[in-house]
Amino acid sequence: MSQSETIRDAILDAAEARARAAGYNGFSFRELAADVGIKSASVHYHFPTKSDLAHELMERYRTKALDFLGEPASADAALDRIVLLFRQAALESEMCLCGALGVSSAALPPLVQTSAARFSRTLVDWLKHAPDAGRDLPFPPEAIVALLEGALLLSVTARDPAFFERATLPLNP
Amino acid sequence: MSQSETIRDAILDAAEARARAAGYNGFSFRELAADVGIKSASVHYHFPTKSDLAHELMERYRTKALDFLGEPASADAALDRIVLLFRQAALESEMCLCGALGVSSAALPPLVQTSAARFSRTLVDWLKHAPDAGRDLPFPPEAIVALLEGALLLSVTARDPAFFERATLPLNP
DNA sequence: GTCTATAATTTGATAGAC
DNA sequence: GTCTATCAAATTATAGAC
Repeated sequence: MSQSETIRDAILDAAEARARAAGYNGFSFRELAADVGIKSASVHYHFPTKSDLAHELMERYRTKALDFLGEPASADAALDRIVLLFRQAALESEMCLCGALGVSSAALPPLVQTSAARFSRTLVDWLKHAPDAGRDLPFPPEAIVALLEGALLLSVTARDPAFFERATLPLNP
Repeated sequence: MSQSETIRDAILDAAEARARAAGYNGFSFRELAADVGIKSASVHYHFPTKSDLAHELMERYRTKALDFLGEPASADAALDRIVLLFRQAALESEMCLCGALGVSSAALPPLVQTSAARFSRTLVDWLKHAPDAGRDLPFPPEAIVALLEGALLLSVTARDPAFFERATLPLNP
């Protein structure tokens, strides 16, 4: 936790790391509290319920992704950028939060279900609205996002970042 | 549970359904026991620990997949077959067990980590050894499996089976 | 805002009777 | 093989003092 960070942000940072590694049922208020250096009752002060926390976590993750992606000048640039977004995760063997939560969508609180689904839709829409996307993208936006998410999932499953590169070769023409 | 099924198989059936919906931390011995109609102590008789159960579950899932895939006569036939394997899951909004467990690989018992990784490697190898795979497959085997797994993951996340079809269009030339 | 204390429930796992 | 009974630990969440 950096000096100028609020406690809320520090809690979300800890939650993001743990949720990406272990999913919705894989982190607890006590663990987050210990990570941040407070007690679990204080975490509940900032986020009354676990679904509140996960929902806000997912929305923050979506905003951060859009900030990173920016406004691409071309379809090629957009493709490069979104590949980089997933490659960075693969290099650290960290799953995408959307996949980490969405994989158990059926077992999630409704609010979290919705925000996980919104993340993937946001990525597809962002690709779809890149300049000349319809003409210059090598595949439909849905296929590109699915390939990236699947390549990351399997590289995490195999604990082998190199798998990501082999699986995404078709995106480098 | 069908008449000729052993209790072991019935337990594994219940575990498969719950693990695919909610992941490794998303099912309990008590829930499986209730599904099958016995007590949790009896489940422990058949599977001493949870990692024993999940490991055997993952291995059975892999064997069933290989049985379904069979021995394809051509690369085209292999591609059709593996697409069908994932499409069936997508139509029921059921995640692949490998993805459901592997997504939290870092939090899994070592034995389960290994068997989840083995499943995805098995699919890639199966595609790789299809007749004339190197010449006739439209993409590298890693890319095909990643695209299928990612398309399924996002269709489950979005609770929209149609997403799977849009994302896998590049596999239907 | 953070704490102590605790409630109510669930979890994986074991002992021992039958 | 299945059961009852139980344990020790962990879970989400709340009440109320400071």
